[in-house]
Amino acid sequence: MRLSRYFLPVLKETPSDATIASHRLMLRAGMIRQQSAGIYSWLPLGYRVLKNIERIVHEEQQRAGHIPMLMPTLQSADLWRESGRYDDYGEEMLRITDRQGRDMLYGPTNEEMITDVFRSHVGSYKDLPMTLYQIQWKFRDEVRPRFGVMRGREFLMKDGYTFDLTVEDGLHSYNRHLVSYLRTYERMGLQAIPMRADSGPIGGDDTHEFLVLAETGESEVFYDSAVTDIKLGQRDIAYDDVDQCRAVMEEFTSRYARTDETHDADLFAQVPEDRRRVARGIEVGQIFFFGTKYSESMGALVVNDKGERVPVQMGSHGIGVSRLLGALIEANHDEKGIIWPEGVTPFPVGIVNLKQGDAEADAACDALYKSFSALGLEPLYDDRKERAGGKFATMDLIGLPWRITVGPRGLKNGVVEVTSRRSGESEEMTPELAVETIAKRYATL
RNA sequence: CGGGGCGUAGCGCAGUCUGGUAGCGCAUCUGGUUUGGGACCAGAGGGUCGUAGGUUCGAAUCCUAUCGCCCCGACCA
Repeated sequence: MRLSRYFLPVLKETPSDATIASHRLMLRAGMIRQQSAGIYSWLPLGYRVLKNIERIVHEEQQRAGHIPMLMPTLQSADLWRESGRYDDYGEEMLRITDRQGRDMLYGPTNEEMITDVFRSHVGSYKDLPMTLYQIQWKFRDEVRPRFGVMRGREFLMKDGYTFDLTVEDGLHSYNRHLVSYLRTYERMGLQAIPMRADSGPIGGDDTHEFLVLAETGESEVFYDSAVTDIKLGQRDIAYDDVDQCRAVMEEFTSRYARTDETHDADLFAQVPEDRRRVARGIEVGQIFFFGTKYSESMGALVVNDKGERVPVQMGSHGIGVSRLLGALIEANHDEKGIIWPEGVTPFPVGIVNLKQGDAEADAACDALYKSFSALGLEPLYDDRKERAGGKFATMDLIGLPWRITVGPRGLKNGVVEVTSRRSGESEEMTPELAVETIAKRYATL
């Protein structure tokens, strides 16, 4: 993409509404525009990152054997009356009446609807286990939206639902989700720690929240610092392997790690003192196993191998897709701007032409652009007639992991400059080696 | 939902107390000089001052109502 033809409305000044880094930087980098309290337009740069995160979530869900689908944002109130949540959910649910006077709502979550889909089409244990998921916009009418996309009212969320015949199978689905979530966050360059949590209005006994440690996090968290040393890494996961999934779950959840909702001071005191940590975290996902809570009230029954009709065992699982942008920036920025992890960056590399209009510089930039494009890596090429300082400041602000600086001075010696946004270190090399070096970084993602 | 605050050009703000027909910086556009970390000079465009009533010869400014937004807290993914 040539910057001269792109839509990237960066701001030099900080909008006064934004108080935390991610919100401020998303506005300044021209990623979002607020349209209403807690409701945002996703401008092209923000949209690219959102789509990257969405893609990673899709890939990891399907790797774990989960089936994508899509349900509407608007739901009939009748479904929610069946489960009893229409009255329970409270003012956070946005209620709408259509022209026929029917009660509708903008879905804050989809347990009722998925249960309806399931009960209408699935009747036998032979169809189980089954996991359906979607990535769809949700709405929760927060009393006080804040922190940009981290606590908006409209938000994009992956919500998945598991259906199993037995509790044991349901628990395997739970563990499988936990593992797939670990992998999803790691691919984005984020460490999200599973913590024992409170189930809230979803219900159920087994639930973990995934938290990204950040000073601006909304939740107070208590943990054994040893949990931050555990990584999933490149290990092979067989998602149908009950023992392996359970082992990984235990590995990641056996150390003390809880939010303030479930914090137990006595248990925490047993953690060696030098490893006890009290910090803040941003919740980026949560998994639940709630058994028959919805299947009983809504009649989602399957016939088992003895011919008996039994309520199906269910769980639900969420990843806050739009919120992840905020969490990623909170965890990856400096005073100059965002520092995208390579897994989610809107563009893999930025090309800065220091002398637009200079035949050699232009040609060198065009050649780099073509080389990257041929490798499937689309650069953001700053071909504006701007001064060097302005171009650098823009690149630093939008946080592309790699920058190639092309100017007459270097070209005289046959080199360009490759700069890492994260370390700030620069290295001169030939354009060919620059392409090779950067391409190598993305080859393993 | 309690407490506080703010709505004036795309962004950041002054002007409101003390009424006289709107201004500054950045951004944008034109011309010129510049050009390896947010240049300089000259010029230009852009605002029914959130909205609706009222007071007044005259309202961004005073009064009333209303809408929107932000911050702290409670709440929440």
